[in-house]
Amino acid sequence: MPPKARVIPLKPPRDPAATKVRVLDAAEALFMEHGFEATSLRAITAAAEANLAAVNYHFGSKEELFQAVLTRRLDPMNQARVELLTRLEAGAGSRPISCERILMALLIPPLKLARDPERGGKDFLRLLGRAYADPAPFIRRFLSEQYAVMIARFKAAFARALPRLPRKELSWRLHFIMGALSYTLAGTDALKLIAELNPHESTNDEILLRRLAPFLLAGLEAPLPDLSAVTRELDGELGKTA
Amino acid sequence: MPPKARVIPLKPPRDPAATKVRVLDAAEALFMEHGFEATSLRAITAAAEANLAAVNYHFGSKEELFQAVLTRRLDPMNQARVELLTRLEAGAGSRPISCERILMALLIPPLKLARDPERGGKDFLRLLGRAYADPAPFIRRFLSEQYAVMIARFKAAFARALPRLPRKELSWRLHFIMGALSYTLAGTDALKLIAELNPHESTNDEILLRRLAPFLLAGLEAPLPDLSAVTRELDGELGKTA
DNA sequence: GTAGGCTTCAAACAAACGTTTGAATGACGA
DNA sequence: TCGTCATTCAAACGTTTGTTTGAAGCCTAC
Repeated sequence: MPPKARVIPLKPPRDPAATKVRVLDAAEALFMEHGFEATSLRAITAAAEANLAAVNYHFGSKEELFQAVLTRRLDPMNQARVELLTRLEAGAGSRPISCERILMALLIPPLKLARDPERGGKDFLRLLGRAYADPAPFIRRFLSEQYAVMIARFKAAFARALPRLPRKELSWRLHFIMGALSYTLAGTDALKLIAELNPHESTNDEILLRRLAPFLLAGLEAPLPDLSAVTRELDGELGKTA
Repeated sequence: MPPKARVIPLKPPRDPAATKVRVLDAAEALFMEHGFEATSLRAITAAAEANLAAVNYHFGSKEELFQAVLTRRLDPMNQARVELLTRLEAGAGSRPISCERILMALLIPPLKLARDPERGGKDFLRLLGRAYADPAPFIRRFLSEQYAVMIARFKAAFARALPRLPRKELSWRLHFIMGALSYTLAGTDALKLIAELNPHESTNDEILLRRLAPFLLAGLEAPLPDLSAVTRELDGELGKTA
């Protein structure tokens, strides 16, 4: 009898950084399900079948692990957005490209990410949408760094497509667009505020974005607000209410 | 120097439930700043100058405290929305009221809440926007109960104003509207994704909503998506990207 | 006054947290 | 074969968490 008291080892097949990926996957799933604060390193390492110390060894801290989880999918997604836009612009020559196409370049990469059957998928977008609203400074810093160049790029493109729209108005509308997008991706089946979104469709992000795109496009091209008129209406209602 | 070692007692002027309100106020501020999980009961009671046990005594648990914080402002706000809508409908007689007015009934109460100089104000809306994206089951249950009747009421009103819009499409668009609204109210100065929103305006939620309303209105009244056309466009881009 | 109710308080509870440590493990090159 | 390096591991670190406890305080009503 060979003295193999411990049965197991069985050749872990020479897989460098395997633990790191397993931890990353487990963390993504759990952060998505419970949020950052409510997810413990013990739960993550248990799900990843790794040692508790693995997180601090491979990533340094829980915060850095969270950033790694986000970066792994966010970075390629934003890069894809910019590349898509660049390709559209190149194809259009010197003519400005339509709002609709620019919007597509913004929406398609997250859509593709959502459809990715590989681990993550649309669940990751929920995590992302939640991160948008998180007050933790390290998350905010991280996200604004991640998005800065992409947003600037798209703002410039929209500005060319909508030359009559003041820059400040455009900034606001881009803000609203990112809001509706992230909220929609984050919420979906979570809050059943609007009941009759049937489950088949709500899982189908393709249809979702096909409904979102016209909505956002119309908002983007909306006429400038008649501030004085709105003011009157607003004050009227506010007065009546007060 | 008078021997005022402990300055305080000074007749706490017979104020029943004063502690409860102080705790509520402190909790609101701290939840807003750090989120639910990241805020400890010790921090709350310290800020409220109350005993640690006060929370469990007056509210039962941390979760129930959080719900109490939300209810205190959410309940009147949604009630105001419904009342405003009811008044508009009453004033219009049998004629349908315009989308714009319905939208105003939806947007004005949170605006008023944001302008309220009294404690809370717009900071509370940040807290609310964050709660929307929170995965904790007790928050989700609470919010959907809070919003159910109001949303149903507004959906019916919009359906009358937009008779040609399919109900399902309307549901989606209402979802997008709530998303853009909550995200905008939650984010504002938080994420500096869109940089050039000048500080004067970003503190002025009135102007914010005057920009948001036309955007949402246009989206709401957008033409129905030509699904087949969008499909082709989408698939084209997706193919090129893949 | 004195009983009885809410309310406050200091103290302690067990549990869970993120992080650190120092030794074991295993593979690879000298 | 040995030494070296990166990785894994069990165990413990010191905090901090939400909640509970039982006594003390205080006002009202009898």
